[in-house]
Amino acid sequence: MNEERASVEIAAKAGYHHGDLRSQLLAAVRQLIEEKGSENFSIAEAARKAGVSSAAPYRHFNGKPEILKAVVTQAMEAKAVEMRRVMEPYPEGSIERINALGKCYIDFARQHPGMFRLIFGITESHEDDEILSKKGEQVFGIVVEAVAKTLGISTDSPEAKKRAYLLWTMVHGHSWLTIDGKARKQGIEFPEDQLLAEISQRVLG
Amino acid sequence: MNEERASVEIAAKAGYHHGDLRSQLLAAVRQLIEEKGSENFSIAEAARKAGVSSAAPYRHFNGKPEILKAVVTQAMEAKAVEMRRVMEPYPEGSIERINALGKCYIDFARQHPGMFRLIFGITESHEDDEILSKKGEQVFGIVVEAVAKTLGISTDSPEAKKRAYLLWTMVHGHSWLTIDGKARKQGIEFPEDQLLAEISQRVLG
DNA sequence: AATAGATGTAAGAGACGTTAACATAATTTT
DNA sequence: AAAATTATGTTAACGTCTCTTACATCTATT
Repeated sequence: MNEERASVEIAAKAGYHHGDLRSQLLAAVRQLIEEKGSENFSIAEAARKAGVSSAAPYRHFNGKPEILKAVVTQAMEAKAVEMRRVMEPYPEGSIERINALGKCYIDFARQHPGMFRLIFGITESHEDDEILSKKGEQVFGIVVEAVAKTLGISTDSPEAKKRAYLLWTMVHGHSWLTIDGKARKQGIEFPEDQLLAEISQRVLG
Repeated sequence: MNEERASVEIAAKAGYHHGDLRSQLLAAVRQLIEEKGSENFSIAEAARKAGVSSAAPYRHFNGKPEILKAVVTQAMEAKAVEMRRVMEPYPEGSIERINALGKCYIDFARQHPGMFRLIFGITESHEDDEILSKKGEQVFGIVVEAVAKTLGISTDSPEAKKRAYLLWTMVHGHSWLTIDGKARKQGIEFPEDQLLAEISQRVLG
């Protein structure tokens, strides 16, 4: 997640025309998504930000959807990596591991609400995209594995999948409601750690 | 200004230029949202569908966001009405009532995925809109009340809110994952009725 | 009937996505 | 090293979108 290139100048090798346009475009898009919201940003502005003409992006991508797909793919990778990282400190099969996973998922949504919205908004037009599906499976796979270990059952068992899915629905739902401000507006105010603990206890206990 | 214009459904009077443009625009938008997806439709096309120029909508709305807000408000009203309707047959305080509510929520998402996406996508730019917040509270209020009745506690108690919120997160999350096709793709295949029953049992039991 | 307000149209500004025609930098082939 | 090729930019332009302005017309009120 902390892969940000501090300055545009450094990144641009300035050797080839631009040198690093592809990744800088993705970075610009990432930034604009959070600044302007996942629906109100333009490729044209990302190009401006990268210091190129509005037609330049089309030398690297076949269109806006493909650019978004690339950004989303990056983000999902980062998310999967982060999830693996945060659960590491806790022993295999422990409930703390599950809770850390949930917290990581929700933190991602809170820290990158525009990206979160894009990830699950983009599904609308890329429902059958292989790459995105793969990334999604990876994330879910992490949860299934942790759940299976906690319950002491096989990763392949339907029960593990079911429990993992139940966890996922709650964490995913809470993530949405959080970035939508619904939780706050409905006067839900108990601490999130407690909420997560209650969720995992109810689903796995 | 009273924008309610009571009972718009009296059909186009056809006396005045168009007569019923406002509500027909909303209908056209509703249709386009499902046809083209919640992000790929235009007011211009809705105007075409209604048989007017692309400038006409701006006599009735102050811009695209306001149109979307109107459409979303309508939809949330309809959803609240529907939720009250489906739980009616079941006795107050019964778990069946809770399950019917959940099923209704998910059915709405499945039947109007574009609208569902719009409702929770629009929050991005209307987070502090009073009207939308009110509608949201209405829906949540229905759940809180049913939960409180089931648990035999006061509607105002934090516990009722908490349990209702837990239910909401799961149902909301499952709705999202369903329209995103994630459940299907992850090989989650147990029947939804069973899933809902398990959710309510775990949260309220 | 006269007037004012409501509701439509046409024309157009400004932004965007995208493509086409063209220019030059970098790489590969000869 | 020169030539050919490929990669990556630019400018100009098309069609579409949102939204505004100027104007026309319909309806209701006085």
